Amino acid sequence: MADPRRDDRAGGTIEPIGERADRAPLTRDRILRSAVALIDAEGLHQLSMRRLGRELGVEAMALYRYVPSRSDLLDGVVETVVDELYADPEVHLLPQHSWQEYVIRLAHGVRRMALAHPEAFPLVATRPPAAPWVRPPLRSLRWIESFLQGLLSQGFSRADAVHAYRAFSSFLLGHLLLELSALGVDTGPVEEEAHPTPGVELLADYPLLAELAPGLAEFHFDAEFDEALHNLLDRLGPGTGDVPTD
Amino acid sequence: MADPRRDDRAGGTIEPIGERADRAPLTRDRILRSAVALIDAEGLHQLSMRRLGRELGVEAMALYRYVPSRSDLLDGVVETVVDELYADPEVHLLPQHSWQEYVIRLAHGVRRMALAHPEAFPLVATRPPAAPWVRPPLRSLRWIESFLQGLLSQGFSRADAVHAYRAFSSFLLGHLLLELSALGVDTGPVEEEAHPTPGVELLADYPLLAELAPGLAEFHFDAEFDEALHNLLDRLGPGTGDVPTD
DNA sequence: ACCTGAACACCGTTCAAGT
DNA sequence: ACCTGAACACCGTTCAAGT
Repeated sequence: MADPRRDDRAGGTIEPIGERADRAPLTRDRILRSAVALIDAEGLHQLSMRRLGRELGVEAMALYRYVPSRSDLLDGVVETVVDELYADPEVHLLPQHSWQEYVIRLAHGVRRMALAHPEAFPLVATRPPAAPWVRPPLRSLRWIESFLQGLLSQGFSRADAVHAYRAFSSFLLGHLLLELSALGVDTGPVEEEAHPTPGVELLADYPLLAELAPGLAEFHFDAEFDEALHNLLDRLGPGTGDVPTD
Repeated sequence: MADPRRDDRAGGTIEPIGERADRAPLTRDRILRSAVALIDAEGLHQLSMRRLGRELGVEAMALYRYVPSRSDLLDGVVETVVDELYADPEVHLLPQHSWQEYVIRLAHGVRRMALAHPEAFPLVATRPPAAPWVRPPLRSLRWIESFLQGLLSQGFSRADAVHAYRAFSSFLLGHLLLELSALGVDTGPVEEEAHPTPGVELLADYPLLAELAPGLAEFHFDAEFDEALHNLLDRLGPGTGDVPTD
């Protein structure tokens, strides 16, 4: 709403009318945010350097000043999404009360993150981690550190804490990828149309499936997630470690 | 070792020397087997229509007579890999003794399949299933049918069998993807070099991680897999279902 | 019937050149 | 300093044309 007459004097360098409003300077952060937004809006398969450049009003080549490669871009997207966990008021960096409450809050936070970015979460779950012992989806060193620290502060031995980290990771990975898969998200290396025909005609040869299909089709992901999470909590805890860590 | 003199008579149609030995006629099955071999040998990211054509001594366009699209090719790869389960002598289509033994054999069979095709398994785990209630990695209708049938034959109610199918799926998905991820397989949508620097220098800010890194780096996937599998078996079984399926 | 050549609309990435 | 144009070596896919 700036008064246009301010630049009306002869010879004044007038802001070109055709210029895009989002002509903010290019930064790595702006690029990553734009990439996440593009993935959320149009799916991972729409994210190309050229398309992202277009989204930012710039040629693709300009991005290379801030992002060394497409692969680095994807790593940055993962980091950006995972960092949202720090902003989740329901999730605490360290236990406030019991370790169970801490783990439950963290699990639900990661699930919210997955459901908020269903097209990006597969990247969080599957990009090669920085080190082999970093296990998705809790893949930032800072989170791993505070997860382990948090359990130690609640009386876990080092071995028990490591064991819990492993079990918690595979619990989250399995449940969340299955949930997204059922939502029709392509969690895999290539993008494609969603579920084709539910295949009622294919069920002719499978009488039991034909009978159970309605029950199988009912989703109870909330309940399943909480049930499995509580089963997990029951078998973790101080003094339950049985896998050596030396 | 065939005697070459058999075709030495004048005027005989001699096999052109320059012809490739693998000049077998193109078929869908040959294409799919070649695709699996290429993925196993060079990674998923090397599988392109053009590269696969070259592998088969043919132009990429020729493949389209047998495979409607690259996406269909990937679905075919998944099917080809999953079908290996039928050829695994350790895995039975239906329980021979207890349901526990049946599930254990099946779980280890799927794990062998994942480890035999580490670069292809992510496709098995993550390609959008034919119907939303088909849960990877046990994703063929025939396997789902016999899994459910097998549990019913061992006294499971329909609800318990469905519950077991869901829990078994997320167990396999979580554990096997984590195991492959630790092996440095890119389980995700883009191919890349393996683990970069193990990041010892990055650990400066994370004293607990620095201390526990050696323990974290120790892999006990066999033990972890079996431990989690037995925990799963303990909470399944007839009469334990608590998620409605109607 | 089966395969190819040429073409189209894309990719990621580089580098010299423009401002 | 920051961005672009042109170029290179790729993609998936189509279609008319060759044999």
